[in-house]
Amino acid sequence: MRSSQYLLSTLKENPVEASLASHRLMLRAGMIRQVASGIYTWLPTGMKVLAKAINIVREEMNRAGALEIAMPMVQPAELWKESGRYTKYGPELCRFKDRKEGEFALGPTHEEVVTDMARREIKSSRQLPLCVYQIQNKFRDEIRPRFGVMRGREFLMKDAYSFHMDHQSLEKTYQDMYDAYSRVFTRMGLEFRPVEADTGSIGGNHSHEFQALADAGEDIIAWSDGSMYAANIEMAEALAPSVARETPKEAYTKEPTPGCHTVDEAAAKLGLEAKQVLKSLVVRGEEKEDGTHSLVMLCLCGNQELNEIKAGKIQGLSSPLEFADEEEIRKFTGANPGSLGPIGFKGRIIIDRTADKMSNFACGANEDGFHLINVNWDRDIQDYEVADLRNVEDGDPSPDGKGTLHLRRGIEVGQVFMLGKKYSEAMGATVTDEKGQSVAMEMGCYGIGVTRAIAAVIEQNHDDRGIIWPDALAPFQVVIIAIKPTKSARVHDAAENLYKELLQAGVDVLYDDRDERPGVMFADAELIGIPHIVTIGDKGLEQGCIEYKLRKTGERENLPENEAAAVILKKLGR
RNA sequence: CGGUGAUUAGCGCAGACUGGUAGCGCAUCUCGUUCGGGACGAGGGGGUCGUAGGUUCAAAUCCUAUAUCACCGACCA
Repeated sequence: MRSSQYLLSTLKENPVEASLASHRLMLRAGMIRQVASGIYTWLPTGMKVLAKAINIVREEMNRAGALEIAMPMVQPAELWKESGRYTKYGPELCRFKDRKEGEFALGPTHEEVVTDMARREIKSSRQLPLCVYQIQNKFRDEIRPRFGVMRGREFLMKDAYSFHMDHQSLEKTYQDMYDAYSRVFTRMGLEFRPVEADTGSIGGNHSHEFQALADAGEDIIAWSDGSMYAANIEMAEALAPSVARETPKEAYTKEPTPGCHTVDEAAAKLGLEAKQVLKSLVVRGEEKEDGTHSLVMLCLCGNQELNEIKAGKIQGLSSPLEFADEEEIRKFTGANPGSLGPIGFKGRIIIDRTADKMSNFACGANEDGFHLINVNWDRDIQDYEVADLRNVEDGDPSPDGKGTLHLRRGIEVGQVFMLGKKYSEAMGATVTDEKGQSVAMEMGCYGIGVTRAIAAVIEQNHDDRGIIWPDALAPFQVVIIAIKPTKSARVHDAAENLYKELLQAGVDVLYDDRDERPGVMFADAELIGIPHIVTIGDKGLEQGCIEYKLRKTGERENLPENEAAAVILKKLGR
């Protein structure tokens, strides 16, 4: 491709709304342009990268034995009502009516449509297992799209679905997909970790996320330095500390703590550390017939954080977990949030494993402006349950007993689920087994956020000059920069010759033939992130040389003019 | 959905308080000089000032409504 016939669309200045490096660079490099909130056009440079990413995904899915299909983006509401998700999915599902008042939705995911397909097409257990996939735009009406394509509303996703006679077969395909995902992200040049994950609103019972490591990530993952253990912090189990409680001191007493609403304020007033103060949170339990909720108190060590995912899974608690509002709390306890505690709380009390080891601690008195000190479990509070309620922290022991946990931020670029029979049962996707019985199929589903993965690659591979693409995703493998070819026939001829040679060899090469000053061309080449930069100018040609520079390291090399094409091909691994 | 802020040329911004012929930098076009890391000079083109009402002799500017966007939070495969 010649630059003069291409749409480079690079920006010299930083777009003001883009705070994240990948977002900023995708705009500056002329990859994407925003059309509406969370909705983007992909310009030629972006599209070339996207096409290469799609190709990697497609090759690895095909290699893993999945079959490519295409399902509609517009889906009848009927199917969503069948699975029960039409009401459950919430406003993220974009609903609309056609001219005949028929109800439809834009597909945010395709479990319903694929299960409908399966129940029509799969008639015999001999057709199983079956794994199908598609690469298609999804639409989710996110509350707050941000960071460019990292969290867009319309985005490209590879979604795969598998169908099985039994759980054992599902496990095999799950592992095949897991392995395929590892190959995909490795080929994309991502530094990533597969981690144990929550299943969220997709449902199911076993799941891994593939997290690209990046400080800009929205997720936090916990990993062990002594084993392969890694999990999303939503899932990572916090073990009970192995210390014993201290013996209780004198009976508890009430202390005034006026104006103290947070653990830190109360601790400071009482002359204690935050970890000696109990954090008491009131959440909603089950909904009662009159629409109100029973209230449950969750107690944590004052310096630790509640994990809402874990709490939401406890029997009898609202799921997803809802906090009680201030009015409910006042009505039930007689005090405002900030002065709550387990003593005198007339409801279910669940305490965290670490809080269970506290002794002679302080907690709210259920009376505004007062805390209690020297409180002890069992002696002062008898009726409580112990559960894992908190987020793990850096330095916690690994749940598998090997090593210590550390925290890192990650970008979720893929997730694999074992769905079980959730959709097949709801929608009657059954096959006949060898005993002649009709049984619902086991299902798995597997997603890759293709556009998000590209943003993650940039997040991991850039410097202050621009993007540094791995060869596999680069919009062009090589760029030829000719220094003033209009002034030097020798430069012009050398550049044209090399361009033609590389084209003939099938290399994806950009020949910057614009009549620009060299600095402009160097800056664009580095901003766009082309891995191999070739400069042809009189200065080099006088020595019979063509100059080569590797974008990633900045390492330079002079190539003899007549061997240049061959050396470059070798660098590309040909 | 709450909080904050923004909307003036393709991009980044000034002008608004104090109403009176719409400006700057970058980009773009033309000409010239330059020419190995985002050149310089001269000249040109491009904007119903988000939209709709209102006040006024006169509105980018004041008032009202509304839309869109961004950031923070809550939310979320």
